[in-house]
Amino acid sequence: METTRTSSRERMIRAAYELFEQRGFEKTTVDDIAARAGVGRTTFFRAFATKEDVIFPDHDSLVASVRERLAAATPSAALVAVTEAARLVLVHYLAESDLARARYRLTSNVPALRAREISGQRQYQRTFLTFIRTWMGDEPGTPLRAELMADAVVTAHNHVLRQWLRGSTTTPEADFDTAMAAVVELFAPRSPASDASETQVVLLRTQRDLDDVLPELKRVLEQG
Amino acid sequence: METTRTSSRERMIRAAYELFEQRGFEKTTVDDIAARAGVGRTTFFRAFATKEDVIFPDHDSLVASVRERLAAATPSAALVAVTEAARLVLVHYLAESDLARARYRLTSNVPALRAREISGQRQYQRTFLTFIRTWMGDEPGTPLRAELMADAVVTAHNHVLRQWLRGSTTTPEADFDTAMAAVVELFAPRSPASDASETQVVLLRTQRDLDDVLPELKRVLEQG
DNA sequence: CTACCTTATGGTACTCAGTACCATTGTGAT
DNA sequence: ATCACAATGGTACTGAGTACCATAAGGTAG
Repeated sequence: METTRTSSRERMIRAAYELFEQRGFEKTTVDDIAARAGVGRTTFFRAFATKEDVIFPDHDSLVASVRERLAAATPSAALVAVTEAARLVLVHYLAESDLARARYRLTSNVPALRAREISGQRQYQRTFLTFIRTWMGDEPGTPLRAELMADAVVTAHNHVLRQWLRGSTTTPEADFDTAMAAVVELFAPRSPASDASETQVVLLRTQRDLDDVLPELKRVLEQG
Repeated sequence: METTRTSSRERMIRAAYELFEQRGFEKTTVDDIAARAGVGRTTFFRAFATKEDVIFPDHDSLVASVRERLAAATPSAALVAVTEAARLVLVHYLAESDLARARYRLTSNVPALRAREISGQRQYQRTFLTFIRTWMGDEPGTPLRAELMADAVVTAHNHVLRQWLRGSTTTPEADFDTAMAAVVELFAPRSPASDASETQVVLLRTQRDLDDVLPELKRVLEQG
């Protein structure tokens, strides 16, 4: 019965996409989808928890494959693992092509679907985060840094994917490489202070008066 | 009638929080909330579009104030504006204290509310993004960089806020300063190997305008 | 072949969020 | 007093999601 189940599921997905694009998401009821797929309403909700979920059919499996890829990583190759895990998602969407573009059209126009997509992306972020967290230690400052990095990976991926979905690029994988390179470079350790030729001062303050701060600033600058 | 409207709204918010914490979000119906607040069901949906929205009562106004703060920014003080705009949100939550913690408890346990919160955060990200985009030019590579930066600002804010909500820190504003400093430093231009004696100063301040401060700063630097 | 078990499925009935519409009340201005 | 207007409450409806039960299909052990 595996074949029947898969085929039912596929039919429901196809029916949903067609109806959503024709009548719009809100104007389409679950009954409509089920009827067009030739199944009962109950069957729909067994396959998809919500009406929105039918738009992201293999989201869970994708997240799972990312998690597996990360789990299989050597600590020394952590950055490679992150990149390759993210690429996994990208190539999946590239393979879907038409379906991915249809989904993009829908999520662009339907707030409910957009919201769903965003919380889906958050799952990727969480997945990367837990990996990056354990990879980095937990010295002070790193928890935030890990979060920033996890965000950056997901954002970079989405950025490239979105450009491809819009038709703004025909070389998404190459773009992905450069985007990920930018991310990695962003988090690469700064050139050490041992190099005396340069000085960077980052000063963030609110309450204290400027005259209060200037001596400190001057002192720091003189060190460099 | 302004007083009555506000008071109705406040009562509904209070009633909702109480009921959600007692019975849980799903077990509480909108009728329950309306009844406890002493209003009709219709009144509830006039004040809040969805049952989830009552948990984030001043979200829209907060986003608006962020947008206004950013709109009032001088290009030269863009980083200051971003920091201060984010701080606006932080201090709002700090002032709410108990309510913010109750909200945190709810969003931590109720997936629907968590999802709502996330798409709310996305609105902040969008707001910062459009500002940062126009601030940076559109040379190749900057669109992604702008996205990364907008994400980083929101994430840094959330990171600090979350730690305060958990009770992990008692100095959230100071933590916010260092977190934002980390973000700014992350995106600070790399020191090119070309210029041997280079100095970068990033100064972020709240009260006075940066243009006000710059001459003084310049004078000090030349002295040092 | 039969009894049995599992699995996918369909149907029915229910709760409740959200919408549309209409009636009422209170308040201020003229 | 009357008119205008904003806020409110009530009623009825659609549709998502849940719970429960009944049935059919297929496989397996006896």
